[in-house]
Amino acid sequence: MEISSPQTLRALLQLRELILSGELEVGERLSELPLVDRLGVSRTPLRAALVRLGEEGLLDPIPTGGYAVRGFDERDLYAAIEVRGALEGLAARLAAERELAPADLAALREAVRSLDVLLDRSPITVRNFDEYVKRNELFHACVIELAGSSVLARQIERAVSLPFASASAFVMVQAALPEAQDMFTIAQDHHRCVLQAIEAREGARAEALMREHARLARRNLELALRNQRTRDLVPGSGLIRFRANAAV
Amino acid sequence: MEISSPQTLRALLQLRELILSGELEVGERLSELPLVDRLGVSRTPLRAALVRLGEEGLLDPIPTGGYAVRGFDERDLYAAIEVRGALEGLAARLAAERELAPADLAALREAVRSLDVLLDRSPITVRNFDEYVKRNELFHACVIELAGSSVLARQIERAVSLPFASASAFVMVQAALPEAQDMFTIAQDHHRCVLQAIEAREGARAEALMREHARLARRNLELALRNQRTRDLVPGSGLIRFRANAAV
DNA sequence: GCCCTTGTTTCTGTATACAGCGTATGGTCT
DNA sequence: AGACCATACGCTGTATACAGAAACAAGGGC
Repeated sequence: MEISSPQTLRALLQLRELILSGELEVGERLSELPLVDRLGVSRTPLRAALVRLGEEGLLDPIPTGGYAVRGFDERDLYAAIEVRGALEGLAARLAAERELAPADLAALREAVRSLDVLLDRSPITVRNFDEYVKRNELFHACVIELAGSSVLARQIERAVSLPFASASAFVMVQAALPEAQDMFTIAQDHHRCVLQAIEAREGARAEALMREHARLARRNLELALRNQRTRDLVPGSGLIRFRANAAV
Repeated sequence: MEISSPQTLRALLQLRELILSGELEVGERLSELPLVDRLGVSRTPLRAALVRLGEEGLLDPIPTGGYAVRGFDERDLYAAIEVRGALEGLAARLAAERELAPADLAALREAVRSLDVLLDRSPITVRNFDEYVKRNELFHACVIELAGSSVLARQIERAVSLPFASASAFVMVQAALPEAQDMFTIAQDHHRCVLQAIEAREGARAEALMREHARLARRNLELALRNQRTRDLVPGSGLIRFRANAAV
């Protein structure tokens, strides 16, 4: 999602931050003039950012004009995870079924190995989880790259633009909960097996594995919902209306 | 993709038309001022439309600023079809697995029946295929509706925004080629079986069927590519760079 | 003859002014 | 006291003016 203009970019990043941090109430109409003061950009780039966030799905257009902060519920989270699973599964299958030069796989192998190294060294904690996130996202990026389709890549990019849909959305929860430590082991086994399936050109297996891999996010989410502390670790938790909501 | 403002909407529709009809060369930079004259709107709504078409994937941002008409190749077409299949398959599965009141299925049943009626009456030709398209799209909309997820719905909406990715993209080809007449029968069997699977809450079956259903588009595409006449029937064919391209 | 450089032109990105419309508020009538 | 209407405010959508940068063309140097 290449963006050139500096002001539009500023507005976009700041707005997204404002929304995700929950500083803007869900359902609240985003009036342009107050935001102009707040973000220090003029209306034109601000509006460009609003249009983009609308397309991204973080904002809802209001019938009479303008945008409001979009709210999500639990079912939306599950659906977003399933969507990512379906699309990344497709990517894995296409990667497996495609004609690949042996060298093409090098990056993916390296990504898996780099995760191996990290996991062997020490358990993942809330302090070093960002390094895990980085390498994990590299793995996912490699699979998408191997699928070799810009159309699919863009679609996935869009799917993970929702904060809680990204591949690493719940890694924070995972790191914080002792009972979730096994998830790292399981996830890494998925990574290895996906690589193996792509190498062996087993499309159906690669796809099924990648889908199940996305399912881990769902399991993490379910764990996270059990108590308020971990709930707040979910990205964009301010936008989510949980079913049985403890007092905020 | 609700749009309110009349000028922005005008610009969006006219621009899309201009691009799909091939009046703008692939790779051509879209300069704003000439378009302002051509479309009769000012720069502001025009730019809003450009941003939207960029998000939609019809335009490519140019690093130094502005947009260019995006080109596609055969592999992009196949990928777009697969993406739709994956997402609609997911929708069918969610619909099947979800708690549904019996009345919820009424619309889907009616959609299938309405297609039955149309197909029984007479063969689909280039003259009456638009009625088929309408009812076919209603079927697809019903499945998506039954999945009950706005997140998924938006994602599908985006996937089919590419002209050649929609559920009915190749129906025109189908109607024009005698050897493709069977496809209508097969597609309708898919429709019936998907309905049946959702009724029986057989998620995996619903998903597999819906995917295979999308695969019909691929088969139609392959048929269409065999000769120039049917190639030109493919929506947005002006944007597509075919592999062995006969002289245009 | 070719390449580099410089000046001009045209473009995008940005800011802002204006108009029409929805909305809220306060006053008045019943 | 409640409801309805009128007025005024604020908002979005639109148009346009301006500035900086990139592309292009022409001229001079090597």
